Amino acid sequence: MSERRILVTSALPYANGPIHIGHLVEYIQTDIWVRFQKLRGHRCIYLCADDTHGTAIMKSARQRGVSESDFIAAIQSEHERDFSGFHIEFDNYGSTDSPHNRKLCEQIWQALQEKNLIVQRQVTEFLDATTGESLPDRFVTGTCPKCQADDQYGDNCDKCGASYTATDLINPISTVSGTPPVLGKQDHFFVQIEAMHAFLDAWTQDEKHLQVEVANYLKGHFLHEPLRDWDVSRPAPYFGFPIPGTDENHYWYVWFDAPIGYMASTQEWCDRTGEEFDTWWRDDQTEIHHFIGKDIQYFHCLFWPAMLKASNYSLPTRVHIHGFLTVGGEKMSKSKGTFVKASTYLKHLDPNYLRYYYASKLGPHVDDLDMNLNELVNRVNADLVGKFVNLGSRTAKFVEECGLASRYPDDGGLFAYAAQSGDKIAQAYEHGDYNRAMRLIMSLADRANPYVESAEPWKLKKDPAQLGRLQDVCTVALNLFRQLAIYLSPVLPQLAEKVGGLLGDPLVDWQQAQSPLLGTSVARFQHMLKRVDEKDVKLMIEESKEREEEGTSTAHGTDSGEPLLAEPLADECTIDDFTSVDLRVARVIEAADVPEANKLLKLTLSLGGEETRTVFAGIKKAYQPEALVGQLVIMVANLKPRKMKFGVSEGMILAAGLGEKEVFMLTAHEGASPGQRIH
RNA sequence: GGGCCCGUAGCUCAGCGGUUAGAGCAGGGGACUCAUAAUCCCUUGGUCGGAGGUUCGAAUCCUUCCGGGCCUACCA
Repeated sequence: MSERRILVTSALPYANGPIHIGHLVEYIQTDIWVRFQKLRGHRCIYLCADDTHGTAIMKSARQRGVSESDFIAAIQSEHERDFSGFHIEFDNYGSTDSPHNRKLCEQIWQALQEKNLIVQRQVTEFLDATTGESLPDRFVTGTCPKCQADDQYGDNCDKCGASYTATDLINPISTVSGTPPVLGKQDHFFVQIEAMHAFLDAWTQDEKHLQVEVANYLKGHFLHEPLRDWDVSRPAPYFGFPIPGTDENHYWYVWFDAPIGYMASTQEWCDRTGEEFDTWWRDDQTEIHHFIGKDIQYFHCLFWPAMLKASNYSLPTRVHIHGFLTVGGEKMSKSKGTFVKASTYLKHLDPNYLRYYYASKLGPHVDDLDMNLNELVNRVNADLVGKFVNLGSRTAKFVEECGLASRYPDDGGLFAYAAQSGDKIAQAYEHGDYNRAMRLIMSLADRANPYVESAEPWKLKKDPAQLGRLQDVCTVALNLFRQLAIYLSPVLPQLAEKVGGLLGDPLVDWQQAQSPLLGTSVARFQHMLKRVDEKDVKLMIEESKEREEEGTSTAHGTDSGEPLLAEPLADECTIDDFTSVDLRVARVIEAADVPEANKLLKLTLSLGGEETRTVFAGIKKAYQPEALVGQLVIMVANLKPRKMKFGVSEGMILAAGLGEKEVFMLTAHEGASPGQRIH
């Protein structure tokens, strides 16, 4: 087997939220493939990075009142922690917001310009009125022009399914600031990808590069007609890299610099290891494999090859495309608790379960993967614990004293058969047909357990004359166990390590499955994998539900960002501005309904001593008058009195909320006295 | 509206032109006790979504219908 040089990537996770079990389908799938290649003795590196640019990141950072850099740094460390929690091992994990990436973007941009592929053209689009940034369709909401449903996104309507452009919305609102957006004409830069149509036709229709269904999709949707120019710029302000020569008025659209992040991550790795960048991106002998989800085929199978081709880099050898994760046949749902974050999973369950379960479901096609929690429990317990781990745990202790025999005994051809199966299993891994690989491996385990059963080592150990036979039987069983561990090690590296430890010989090479291990000592058997407890699965689902009720989950808290969006922070004020408002603690001494009014209660507030104020407060729908008497509230005491229909209001009390029944008064904790000022 | 994928035992799937359609799990019966109530043996269970067609022969190829999923709808 000649050594291959293989560069592998997974899609860059967007630095706008936590990793969840849907993401993990891809990272686990890729990690298994990479570990398999390494085990086979190939030169293989696995690269990834956080995807950090774009409007969504700006918005999220702003919502939390932190800089974009701080925001993406915090998310990235969470991502890396989650990945390592699932034994996903990158050779380098970078960020698209890196100097290397910027440099590569500039270089590729220049190459595109030199090939005359870039044009500049005006685009009419919505801009946020307060920041001037351009608004993607998903960042504008309003009333559907067709069915009048409120609160619909700018691309299509959830209610009636109509699609339109954001400018068609009635009463559009920017979700960035909560204000109506303004129409603006902006210069954008476009890549004239049609110039590469013939190349893309040929490249995408080659079965070596893409799955057939993907090639069909691209042909049917895009390549059957002239390709439209690709809009790759956004006007400032934008969190990303400025396009050279535009005085920082234009930035690259996040999808321009994201895939280049694969290269930037490679460059970082090269810097660290002393490798040559061009060996990996400009050498025909190097294979480049991208693993992505079907949602981003378009970028990876059209634009990306075009960019690489135009700038003289190697093209992807293959783009491996997978489907989405569903749970119980449905999309992941926050309210049903099936939108499980990686970190939540790890609190309750062992990562090995998910790695094996996904492996047992993944095939080489774009089909969606349906996760059934009962099935996960069954399969892990039956296959991993019952068949695989059990093989070691039922025989190892019989040979703790004497170790493995020095000559391999007759096993009726079991070892040889499993050794022979290695090629078939390897082929299944190679083609991404993990589910086939798992079936093949488990069928080997199904042959090994009956062997132990019929050899009855537990009887042999009782007869001193049979100790040699006992050692032989266990030598066979443990060698079969070891073969399984080698075959499973791309999926379950942690278990492979434990098996290596048990037998005093680390499992590092696929070929180790070809010859039995003999004459070594056997360590005391230690528990390798706990059975899945259904209760833990339920707890995980419950926790995932609770998170949702508290609001949109984020890296920094679980409260929703909606209130701030609905009412953005006011302009800065000085301490003097603040002190000009005199806030006082007041006790409600009388509270009366105003029958003619819809919203008002008439309150008499005491500021201590003889001082009282009459205040009309719009809290009728939220509070019963009698419940208020005696409470300590906060009032604006120096507010200019205002004549109202029902009398003069001499101040106002403080409350938060959406209005109507959703009104929540501020009260002072007991111990404060009426008349005290709020500082 | 267009496109793609899927529909085989209760569940997850294999088989993709050729002997009476298979596996694992679940169900039923038995055995064993070394092992994480694990394991082993036996066993129930399918007119391969429906209908046409091609063929000596179809779960397997073609057409069509039904059901499910996903992606799109002059946006990427």
